[in-house]
Parts: sequence; structure tokens; C-alpha cells
Amino acid sequence: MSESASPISGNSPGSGTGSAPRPNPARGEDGKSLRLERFLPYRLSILANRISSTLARAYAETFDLTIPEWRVMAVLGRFAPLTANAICEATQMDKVTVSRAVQRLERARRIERTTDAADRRRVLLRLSADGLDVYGRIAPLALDYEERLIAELTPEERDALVLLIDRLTDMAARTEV
Amino acid sequence: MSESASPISGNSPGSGTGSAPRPNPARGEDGKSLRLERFLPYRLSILANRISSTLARAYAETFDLTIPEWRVMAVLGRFAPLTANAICEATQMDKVTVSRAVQRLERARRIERTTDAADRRRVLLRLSADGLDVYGRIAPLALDYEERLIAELTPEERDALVLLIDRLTDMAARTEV
DNA sequence: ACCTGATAGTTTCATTTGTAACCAAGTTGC
DNA sequence: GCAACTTGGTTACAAATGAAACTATCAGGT
Repeated sequence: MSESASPISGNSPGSGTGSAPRPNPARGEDGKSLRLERFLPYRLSILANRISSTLARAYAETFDLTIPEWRVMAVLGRFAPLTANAICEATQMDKVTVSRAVQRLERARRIERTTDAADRRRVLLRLSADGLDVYGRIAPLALDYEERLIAELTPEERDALVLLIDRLTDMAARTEV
Repeated sequence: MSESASPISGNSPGSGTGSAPRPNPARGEDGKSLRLERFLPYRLSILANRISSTLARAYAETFDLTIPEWRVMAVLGRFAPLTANAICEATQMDKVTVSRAVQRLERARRIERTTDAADRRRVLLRLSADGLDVYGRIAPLALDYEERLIAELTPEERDALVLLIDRLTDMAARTEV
């Protein structure tokens, strides 16, 4: 479905009352009016959610994995062992989310935990043999999906995309409303 | 806080057990390995969430508004009256979300509803005088925030950004995992 | 008119999520 | 050596979310 059409599509609802939807300028101080469909935070949200939910569906159907679980596996697939805290930093998820993802993964025997002998508050996590196997099957799928998403972009555009995302992410961290 | 540092920061957790976190290649079929911090869906999600939650906090504190409510107001601020259905299309939110946002907005006397005489299933929605006032105060804030987010981008980069987002959004709609 | 099926919107219920409170282990200062 | 604080992680509770069921209205065929 190609939903990139005009946000106010076909059906004009006000026909009964005689007042068709008429644009209401309501401009900002600089004369720019707010159009949701061009508003950067809105667009980014739509884009990110679309991609995330596509991935979430695929992970759930094929591997019974949520996105947080997948992220935990992804970092454990590359760096092991890690503490829950390190996973928080690596995935930018808060500790409750990580804790729950770890719990489920453990129950599914996809990761193993050992208490750190040197600091018994810490829990060292790593993929189990089974988890590693799952990881080995998901990672290529994910990379392939990513590749197809940007398939139509030229190498220059891909570079620009990465750079723009980085700069915006940085700005977003420093910018308040 | 500048979280754009290495995902596996400072503390090396495995010191107690003697096994430091060592990279585990686990490459895809084309030899590319999966690094979460470079994975496009992950990055987009981080970026969009950061921006959305900044906005959500501001809206909630200043106007007692959620993001869905704000979106409803944003489209009603420009096009009125609209049916709930039209709002769904315009905001890309599902009808349950819209229904609830409308309910809260109505309770807060920020929008008014009239049943469409020609089709009594339909509810025509528009901002109340109060809602219009709130809209008039939020819209400039939102636009200003957006402007500051992209303040460091050149005009060319801004154009590129918009174009890239559009193309990716389009691709995301057509691409399955 | 009346049955069937579609459409507009709401409600219900189960799941997810996030904030805050919590416990347990470690560190510091006296 | 012990009170006070910090840190790592889990639990509890409340709010947000979404899929599916539901109500009300309309449209079409007989």
C-alpha cells in the first residue's frame, strides 16, 4: 500500500453540513505554517515505526523474539560476556527493558548468566549455543533487509543518510523544545 | 549527555572472570557483520524516539497533551471539519488511538463534535475556540524546535534529508524482511 | 419493507511499557 | 567495623497500546 498520498484523501466529509474542510493557515511567527505531513519529528516517527514494526513482526513470527530481545542478542552476539548495565549502554534501552528481555531469553535458553565473582551484584551474560545459532540465522536476515531498504540509494546517498542521522541524533540530544 | 560514544563504553565487565568481551564476528553471507550501532533500523529508532520523547515531555508539561492528541489537533488546526476516519488517514494512527485522543480532547473542551446529518455514523470534528488558541501556541513551538534540530544543516542537506526520508518511507512500505 | 454485508466509531481485554519503589552487594568515611 | 551512600538489577503498579469484538448506521439486492 502506497500511503504517501495526500493526508486528506478522497472523501470530503463535510458534505452534509455544507462546510467542506478549508485550510486554516495558523502560521508560526516566522510565517511558516505547520503541516503535520512535513513535520520532521512526525515523518521520522512514521518511518522508524514502519521499519520497526516490519522487523518486529518478522522476528516474532520466525523466532518468537521481541525487538528488545533481538537487540540484546545482537550485542551479545558481538561482545560477550556483558553485564546488564553494559547492554543498557550498548542498546540505549533502559534497565527495566533489558532486565525483562534477558529474563525471557534466559527462559528460552538463548542466553546464560553467571554471577560475577568479583562483584556479586553483577550478572555476566552470554549467548548459549542455541542462542548463538539463532543469532547466526537472524543477523543475515536483518542485514539483508537493511540492504534492500537502501537498495535504491546511490553510495553517495547512503553516506549522506548515515551522516545526517548521526548529526540529527546528536542535535536531538542537545536540543530542548 | 552525549551518548554517541562507543556502545561498549568504559567499564570492562569481565575482569573478574578473566574473559574480556571479545568481538564475535558472526558475519552475514556477504561477509558483512552486524553491528547494532550501525544498523539503520536501530539508528532510526533511536533518533525518532529521542525526538518524540522530547516533544512528548514538552507537550505534556506545558499543555497536558499526548502525541496522538497533538497530532489530532495539528490536522484539525489546518483542516476542519474532519471525520475520525479522515484523521486516521492524515495522521497514520489507527482508529482506536484516534478515538481515544478525540475523547480526551473533547473532555478538555479543545475540540467539538457534531454528528454528520447526512450520515449519522460520522462524527465531524473541529477545534473549539479554546483548542484553536492552544493550537496557535503549540504550532510555533513545534516549528521552532524543528528548526533548531536542523539548524546546523545546510539548505542542500535539508533538501537531501527530506528526500531521503521520503524515499525510505516509500521503500519501507514495499519491503518485507 | 427486510435481510445481508459494509462502514464509522467505541469498548473490552490482554500485553507492553515506563516510573518509581525496592532489595542486595559493594564502597566510603569516621 | 558500622552507618550512610552508591551501584546493579528486579519487582510492582499504573498508564499506554493494539487486536478483536461490539454497536450503530447505511447501502444494496430481493
